[in-house]
Amino acid sequence: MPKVGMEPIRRQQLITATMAAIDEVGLAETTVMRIARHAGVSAGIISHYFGGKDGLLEATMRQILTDLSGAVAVRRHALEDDAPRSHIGAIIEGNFDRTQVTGPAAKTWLAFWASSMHKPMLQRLQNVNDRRLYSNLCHQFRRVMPRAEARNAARGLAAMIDGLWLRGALTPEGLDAEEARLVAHTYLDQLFANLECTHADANIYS
Amino acid sequence: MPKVGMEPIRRQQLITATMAAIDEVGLAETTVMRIARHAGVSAGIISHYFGGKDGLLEATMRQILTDLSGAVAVRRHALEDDAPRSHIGAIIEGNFDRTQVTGPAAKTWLAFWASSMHKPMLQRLQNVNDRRLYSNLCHQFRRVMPRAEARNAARGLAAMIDGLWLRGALTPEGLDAEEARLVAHTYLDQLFANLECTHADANIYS
DNA sequence: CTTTATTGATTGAACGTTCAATAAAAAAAT
DNA sequence: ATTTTTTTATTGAACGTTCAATCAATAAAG
Repeated sequence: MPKVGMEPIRRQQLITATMAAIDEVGLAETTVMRIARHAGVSAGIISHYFGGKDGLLEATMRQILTDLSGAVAVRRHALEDDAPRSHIGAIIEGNFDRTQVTGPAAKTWLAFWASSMHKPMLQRLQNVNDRRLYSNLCHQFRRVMPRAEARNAARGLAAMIDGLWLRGALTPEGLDAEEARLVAHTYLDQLFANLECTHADANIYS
Repeated sequence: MPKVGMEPIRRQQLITATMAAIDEVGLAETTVMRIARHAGVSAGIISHYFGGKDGLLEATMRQILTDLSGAVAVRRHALEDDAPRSHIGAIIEGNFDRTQVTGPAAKTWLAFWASSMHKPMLQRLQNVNDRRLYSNLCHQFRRVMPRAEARNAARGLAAMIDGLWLRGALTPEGLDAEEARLVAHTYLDQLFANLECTHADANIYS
């Protein structure tokens, strides 16, 4: 069956198969044979295209993070207005799309996150993404509040987004994206409502 | 060197050694030999006291969750007043104590969380704990706001707490507990401030 | 006939578990 | 008090399994 130009096809097949395997049995029990079986190829092909199991895992994580960044970027570029609130809303929406919030991608994401604690290469990838999310949020918040408050708001929202994912990945039914979006947007609403409030009225707490 | 009454001592030694090993090299590369070396005993002893590696891992997770519940319970019983805000504050404080927010426990917690996606026993443990955190939060929130809002607030705060842990476990410097507490308390402040605000003033958003 | 694509059996290393052997401590017997 | 027996604690080598990586063989395509 060998035809020319199989490389991009096989690479994508194997990455998809990797996510399917991790979704099925977890990263710990994901073997090259299981991945190969999912993709309908032999085990040896993995070393041929990715240099080994680690290379395939790295490529898989890279794709998940790329998809995520893409989902956010698309929504931000599609905005009609330039209001901070709109940008932050788009970031929330993008983070709860992630190509497929439900299914293999979610569990794979968490598995890699845990794994990246002890694998420098994965940690690097994770860090770049985290920093971008945080600094994007922080930049928008700073347009409507002082630096210190903006930092807290950004940290809080970033943590909430990740936390919703974390909890969603664990529940057997998967993440309820609708509800997660509602919770995050409510938090955002409160931040902005509070802004109005403290202007009109004296601040009670703080 | 055999003395009587070693069982509780060895069990604790091995659980501590397990956390140390996971902190060092991650769950994937934590072998019984490495754990045994940490505890200064032979590998065979693990099967003797825990029936096998899985038994030791389960016992380790159980201890982490027990410590967490304890930290929250202690703070709630030490409260002077019964205000909802005080209870929720105590829950936040307890969740950022966790015996040692920094060090082995944090990484072990995340490793188990990821692992519990595909191990029914660990998943059960995790679920019991999650539900308790959520229902405690929800119960307190319901004392000051309608059901629907209380549910959202509880979900949001629970997600934020977990998200802060998740992000803290990943940064090389470990979780900055001081800052995490600040972010969570700020969220709480905003929820309550907003409550006052909507009473005194017309609600702008919603 | 050369290049590209793929297979699958083989290899070697790593791991968890088992178990016979061992030795200290405690209890019983002398 | 001394010896013997039993119990408890622990070891570490051996075993069987599993897995990732390798590579010679094979076959279609150019």
